[in-house]
This record gives sequence, C-alpha cells and structure tokens, in this order.
Amino acid sequence: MARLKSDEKRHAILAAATRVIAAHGLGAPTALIAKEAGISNGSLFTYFETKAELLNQLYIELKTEMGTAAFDAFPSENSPREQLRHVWTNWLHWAVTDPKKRRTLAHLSVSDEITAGSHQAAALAFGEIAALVDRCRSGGPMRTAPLSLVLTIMSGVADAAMDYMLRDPANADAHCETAFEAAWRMIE
Amino acid sequence: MARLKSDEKRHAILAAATRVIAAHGLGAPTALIAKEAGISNGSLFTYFETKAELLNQLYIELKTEMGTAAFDAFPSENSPREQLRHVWTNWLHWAVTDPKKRRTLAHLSVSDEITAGSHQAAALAFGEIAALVDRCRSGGPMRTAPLSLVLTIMSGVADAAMDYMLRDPANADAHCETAFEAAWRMIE
Amino acid sequence: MARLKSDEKRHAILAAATRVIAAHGLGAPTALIAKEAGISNGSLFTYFETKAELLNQLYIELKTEMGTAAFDAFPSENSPREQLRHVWTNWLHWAVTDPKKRRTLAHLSVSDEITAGSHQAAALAFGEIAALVDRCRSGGPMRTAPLSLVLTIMSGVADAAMDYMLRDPANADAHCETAFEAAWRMIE
Amino acid sequence: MARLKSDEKRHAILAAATRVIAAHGLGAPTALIAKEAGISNGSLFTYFETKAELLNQLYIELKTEMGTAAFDAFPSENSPREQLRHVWTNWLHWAVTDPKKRRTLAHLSVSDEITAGSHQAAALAFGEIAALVDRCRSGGPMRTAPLSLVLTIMSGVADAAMDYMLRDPANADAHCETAFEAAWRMIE
DNA sequence: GATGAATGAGTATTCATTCAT
DNA sequence: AATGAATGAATACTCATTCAT
Repeated sequence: MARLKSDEKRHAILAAATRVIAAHGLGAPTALIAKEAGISNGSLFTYFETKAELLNQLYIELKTEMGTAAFDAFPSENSPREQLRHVWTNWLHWAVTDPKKRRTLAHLSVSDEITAGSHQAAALAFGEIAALVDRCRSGGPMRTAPLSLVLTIMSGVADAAMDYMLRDPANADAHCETAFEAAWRMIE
Repeated sequence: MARLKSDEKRHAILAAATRVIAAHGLGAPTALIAKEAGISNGSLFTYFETKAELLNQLYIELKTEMGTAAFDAFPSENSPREQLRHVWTNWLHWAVTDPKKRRTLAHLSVSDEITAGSHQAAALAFGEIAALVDRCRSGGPMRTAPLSLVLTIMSGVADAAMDYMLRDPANADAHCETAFEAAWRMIE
Repeated sequence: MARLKSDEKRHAILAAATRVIAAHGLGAPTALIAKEAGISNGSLFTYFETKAELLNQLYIELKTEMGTAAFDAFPSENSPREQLRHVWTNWLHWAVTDPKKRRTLAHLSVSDEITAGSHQAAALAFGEIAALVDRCRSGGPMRTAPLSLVLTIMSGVADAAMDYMLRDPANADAHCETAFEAAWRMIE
Repeated sequence: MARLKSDEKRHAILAAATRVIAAHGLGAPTALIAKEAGISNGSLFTYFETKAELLNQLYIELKTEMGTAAFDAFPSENSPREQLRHVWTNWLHWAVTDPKKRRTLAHLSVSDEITAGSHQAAALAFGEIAALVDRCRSGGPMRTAPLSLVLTIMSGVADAAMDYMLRDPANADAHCETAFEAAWRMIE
C-alpha cells in the first residue's frame, strides 16, 4: 500500500518532469517539476536523491517505453520485412503521438548527466529490435558490418524521420513509410 | 585611434568556447571561456553581447566550417557517386579530426538558445551538399520524396556514423565507408 | 509542516535594510542587508522577491510608521492648534529619535524604484494629518488653495526642519517649535 | 583656443549629464553621458577625474545657476517684499522652465557622493538670497531664529512648491504665488 | 513521510576606470 | 588630446539540496 502510493508519486514526478523538460529544457528547476507533480519541492528528493538521478531514471523510462511501444501488437507470423515495418511504424509514431516525450528524450540523450550505466540499461529495451534487425540484415549487404553500427545508423534514420514527422505531422505517415523503405534498402 | 576589436581575439573566444563547451557542456561559465581565451571575463562581452549570442555565432561558425570542409578538394570531374563519396568522407572525418568541434556542435544543435535565424544561416552552408544529394537521388527510389526529408535522413545517417567513428576511431575509415554505402543504397 | 515564513525575520530584514541603507545608500548590496539581518543572502529573496520589492515595502513601512507616530497620544479634546502642534512635534521628533529611519526614508522618497502604488499606499497613512491640516487652514488665508498644495508645502517645511534638527540636535526642540510657529502662520 | 575647446566640451558633458541623469538617475553610466555629449567614454575622464567629481561639479553648476537665475532682473529699487517676490518667482520658475535641471539637482542634492565642500560652494550662490531673506525677516516673528534655519525652511517651501508646480504646470503661476504668500507670512 | 523555508555556491552581466594606439 | 577596447571587481538573483517542524 505504502509502496503503491510511492510508485504513484514517483510516476507523477516522472510525468511532470517530461512535461516540464519538454517546455524548459534540462535546466528546468526541480521546484517546478515538483509543483507540476503536485508535491513539495523537498519531497521530490525522497523519490530521487538528486536531479541527475531523476534525469537518469527518466531517460531509462522513456527509452524503455519507446522500445516497448515498438513491439506493440508484434506480428510474429509475418515476414521479417513486415515485422520490421511494423516495429518501425510503432517506433516512429510513438514520437508523433507524444511529442513531449520525444522532445524530452532528445534533450536527455545528449546530456552529460546520463551515465554509461543508464545508456546500457536503456539499450536493454532495444534488444529485441536489435535481434530483429540482425535477422533482417543477415542476407544483405550489411551482413558483415558490426551489428552495433547497423543499429546506430538505423536509429539515426529513425531519429531524423521523427524530427521530420514532427515538423510536418500532416504527412507523418508518408514520411514514416519513405524512411522505412530507405532504411530497408540499406540492409536488404 | 584605440585598440581595435580584433578578429583574432574573436576567434580565440570562439575556439576557447569550443574547447570548454566540449568539456563542460552548454552550462560552461563565460568566465571559464574567457580565461581559456586569455582575456578578462568582461572583455568577452565586448565581442559577444550575450552568452546566447556567443553560442549562436559559434553554432553558425562550426556548422559552416563543417559544410565547407566537406567540399574540400571537390572532384568536379568525377561521377556523382564519387563526388558524394568524397563529400561524405570529408564530412565524417571532420568530426573525427576535431572531436571537440563535433561534440560542441552536437550540444549546440539541440539547444533552445539557437535561434531560427541561426539555423537558417547555418543551413546556407549546406546548400551545395543539398544540390549534390539532389543530383544523386534524381534517378533513384527517393526521387519523388521531399528533398528536405532526404537530406534530413542523410544527415541522420552521417551523425550516427560520426558517433560510431568517435567511439571506435581505429576503424573509422571502414565505418565511414560502410555508412556511405548504406546511404548510397537509400537513394540509388 | 515546515518552518513558516516568520514575520520576525521579515522585520529583521526591514530593520537591517534601514540601517544599511542609511549608511550606504540605496546601492547597498542585498548580501550586506542579509548578513546584517542574520540570514543567508538567498533567504532575503524568500521574503522579498526582488530588491525593488524590498525597497518599496520598506518605504511603505517607514512612511506609515512616521504617520502613525505623529498621532501618538493624540489630544482629541484640544483646540486644532494644539492638536496640530502635538502632531507636528511627534512627527519631527520621530526623525530625530531615529535618524537612520529618516535618512533611509529620504533616500527612498527620491528613488525611481518606488512605484506610484507604493506612494499611494504610503499616502494613506497621512490621511488623518491631511484632515487635521484641512481643519486648521479652513479659516485662514490658504482656505481656498488646493489642499494637496498646502500639504505639500507643510511637508516641505517639516522636512527642512527635520534636516536642521538633525544637524543641531542639541536645540532640536527649539527648532521644532520655531518651525511649527512658522507653519502655523502660513495657514492661520 | 585650446582652453576654449576644453570648456566647450566640459559644458557639453555637464549638459549631457543633466539630461541623462534626469532620465536614468544617478546610476546612469558614464559611457551613456559621454555618448550623449558626443565624445568617447574615455575622454570623459580627461575632463572629470572620476564620476563623483563630475557629479559634484554638476551639483555646484546647477545650484549656482539656480541661485543666479533668481536674481535675474533684480529690482533694486523696490520694497523688500517685492524684491523677495521677484527672486522667489524667478527661483521657482527656473524649475518649471527646465525640469530636467531641477530633477537632476533633486537627485544630486540627496546623494552621498556630494561632498561637504560642494555643498558649501553651492551655498555661496545663495548668499544674496540669504541677505535678502535676512532683511525681510528682520522685523518679523523669525527675527531671532538662526538665519540658517529660516533659509532652510524657506528652501523647503520652495522645493515643495516646485514639485507641485511640476505636477500641475498649467497652474504653476498661481501655485508659485500661493507659496510666496505663505512663505512671506512665515517671516513677516 | 511530507513540507517549504533556509542555505550559499554559482553566474551572467555591468561599469568606472585605465591604457595602448 | 582623443579613442574605445580591456579590465575585473561588484551584484542581484537562482536553484539543488538540506533540515527543522
């Protein structure tokens, strides 16, 4: 019970941080995040020891959520191409559906406050995507490149496409598809 | 006459800012930048009215330098593919040659302090790359996609590759080549 | 509950500001005021959002105190002349009793930081004096002049007398009396 | 010749300071005063060693000018009353004619930067007024009060009246007259 | 636990004054 | 003498974090 309450507030803080950071950047005061979360500034620090800790947790949370969203309704029976397309579409649309999360994640991804450990923890959530990409590229031109390089490049394309979709949401679907075809051509 | 505002000093500040921001992020104190540039903290503000102004100038400078570097020794006589490969290689190696510039530019690119005007000014330096990419994609599968989308995606790949090259500089050349081939496949 | 913003501390700051400004003028550093008040420099800003805010509050406080002091032990039964003499004496002696308050108020009265609102708020404290002066001048030569002009002039005389009393405190009582008789002659 | 040029610039600076201080208060940057005077910021200090020096000179200059203005077209033949009325009218109208000078003088009069020496130097310019007032009060109720007290109080009335006239310039003449009659009643 | 006042190090910017040209 | 860049001390205000209640 007590635990439940804690988790509730923890998430309230994380959600508030997402909103506030999207609007004010990483320099957003913890006091503002606390107020947005409906708690006192002091209380924030019983849930996260430091601001850096909060930022790291938020990074892991958002990245994990993005990775998880990508596998929503995963079509196990389909071809690898269709599977990747499905994952790709989920992935990119997550950004358009919740631009604040995407924006905050963009801020966090580039921050010096995020530790190597957090980056690793977040990478875990992309293990399945990694495996899928590995399967997809196995017969193609990038079959001998380091998988991590392939993944880095795919993420680069995805990030770029997200930005573009956010700038022109009306045609988001088309851009998403264009980007997928381009990405697919890289590996197959 | 009195001492004239020297371009030399201006560049010393910009160079110092590049180093300091690479190390400390955008939160780096102006006083530290000034000291690194060998001038007094007050003097910095005779060259840049405001920290934000300095950041914007630095952004434009670095981005322009990157764009210019890409066209170094441009092989006008070669095929589009070879031209793009040349540009691509210059481009990505600029990041490896001067990792601090790349790192600082990454910080700046994501900052809220950089105005739309600065982004536009910087985009100018990429006009030739845009034209080249446009030529290269003209017969390929992305011929009907918005050029800006194609460019955004290409930049995404380039950025991702730079990051990877920086993490594994020993094989930077190979990664650069792998990335180029992947990028080429997207458009041709 | 946490520690509550204490009125005690608020007044400590105001009192410290009075002392420090009397000595250093309006340019007195907030840090010095804070130290004099026995709090940290940051704490000052939990009680007053801004230095200007502190100055305005102090102005209202001092002016109100001065107006209130003038009506101390007010002899309701006496003649208007005796009432005014009583008020006048209280008024002028307030300055001599607490020269720092008078000095600080002189600084504040002339400052651009004091808003029209603060001037109005402070004027409230002089409503009774205004009424009394109005009664006193009603049968005399200034009966048709704008009351506000009469009050302005009376204040001018009072201010001048205060200054003089401060320069020669040994004969303050006599000077106060001389000034009162002069002021009385103006209106009756 | 060289001397003339100097004097010209000296006065340009003093005039600029009057304007700038009227608008921005005593905190006005010397650089702004210099620009307004049409010289470089550095040059200002060849005419006045320090800002405080400039302020003191300006104080003396303005106060002297005010005192001198009061005796303009002095009617030597008239009665003391008419003489005082003439001086009084000149005096108060100086403020209305050139509100910036009056405003700046008000700022300076209250400043800690003005030395006792400057106050004395300025007082010199009021010697004639003092003598006139002395003559006027010689047969009246303030004949035994310290002359300096009488003068202080008269100045207080004058200052108050100036302020009022500045707030209601349309009726400045009437207010000036009202104030004179009041002042006269004090001494005669 | 929760609250929010208290703390004080940290920072961009200003400005009188100096000095190289 | 004039210029205006250089200097660096000075200062209001912010904010992560602590701690008394």
